[in-house]
Amino acid sequence: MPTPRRQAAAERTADRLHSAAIHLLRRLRTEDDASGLSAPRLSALSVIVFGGPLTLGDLARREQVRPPTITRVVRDLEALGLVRVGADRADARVKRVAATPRGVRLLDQGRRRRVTALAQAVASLPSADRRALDRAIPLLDQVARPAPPSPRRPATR
Amino acid sequence: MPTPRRQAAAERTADRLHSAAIHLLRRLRTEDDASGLSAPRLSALSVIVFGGPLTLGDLARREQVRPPTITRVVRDLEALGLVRVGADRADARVKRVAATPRGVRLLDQGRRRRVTALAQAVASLPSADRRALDRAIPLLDQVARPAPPSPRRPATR
DNA sequence: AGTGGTTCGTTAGCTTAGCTAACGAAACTA
DNA sequence: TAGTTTCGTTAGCTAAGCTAACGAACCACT
Repeated sequence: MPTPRRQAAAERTADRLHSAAIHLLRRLRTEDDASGLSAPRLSALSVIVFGGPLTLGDLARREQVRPPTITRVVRDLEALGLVRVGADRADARVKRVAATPRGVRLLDQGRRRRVTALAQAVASLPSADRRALDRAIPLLDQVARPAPPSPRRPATR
Repeated sequence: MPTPRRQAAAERTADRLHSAAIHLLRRLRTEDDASGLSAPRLSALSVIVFGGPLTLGDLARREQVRPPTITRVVRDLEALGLVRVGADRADARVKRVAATPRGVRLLDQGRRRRVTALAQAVASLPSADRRALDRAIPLLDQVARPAPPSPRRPATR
């Protein structure tokens, strides 16, 4: 495929992918209400559960959010008994945050609810389509990964 | 594939799909800053541009948001010269909102920016992978579509 | 032609979640 | 040990969501 046409095709793919991702998440978001947690709290809890004990700063970076925001989210999650905050034994400036069993349980239930709605739709596809979907997922992740240091243009922002 | 295993496989697919969609949009969102519009405004503008002249209530439903929220978003977009609000000639209660040429232009530039970032990533994939991605997109859309006449209660919120 | 309910959008006022600026305590470095 | 950097917090602002309450217009039905 010659390069210009390839570029044009990639843009069409990207456009449709963008739209599909929006619709997918919009659909899933409706399931979140049942968790009783707001989206930012749920998202932070998820990072804490899977990321192990984390520094607040690390969490802020993972959530793409500023430190004061994380301070508050963690405070609230702690008040709900979903995470536990402790001191780091090596560095007295930092705090470590980890999920409590209750936090793990709640997250898992919520995730299962979201995913179940989606899983029903997936299960109803013909098996060839399910395979096609499975194959595409690693590609989605790859495409979503922040661009590696491209030699051409400096990263915006 | 026996049904229980098929169900389990569908849940794994759904889980990974969910995570991939989140990462994809998180990545794209960073491009939005350049538009100068916040995400909710951009999203509403997009619906207005593609949805033609719309009632405020319709817009609220499309955006999955309550009427007062839409009132404010539209007021702000109008103040920015991106949309125009007019009376309905048949029903004096309703208002119709449509995009101005400037609104259309701004949206299109923003969309192009988002998609271009993604398109570069897509273009860098081997061609077999690009084909796999292309094949999966209609499936994504299908899976994202709200479930048909299942006994689903109307979305809260 | 009213009258009573329904629908559309707005106003008022609250909450949540993001931000910047400023700061104190701890750690590092020269 | 003195200056600088890093980590997290506090204070205070803004954006964007919500509910409750309401007025104006429409509709249905005598």
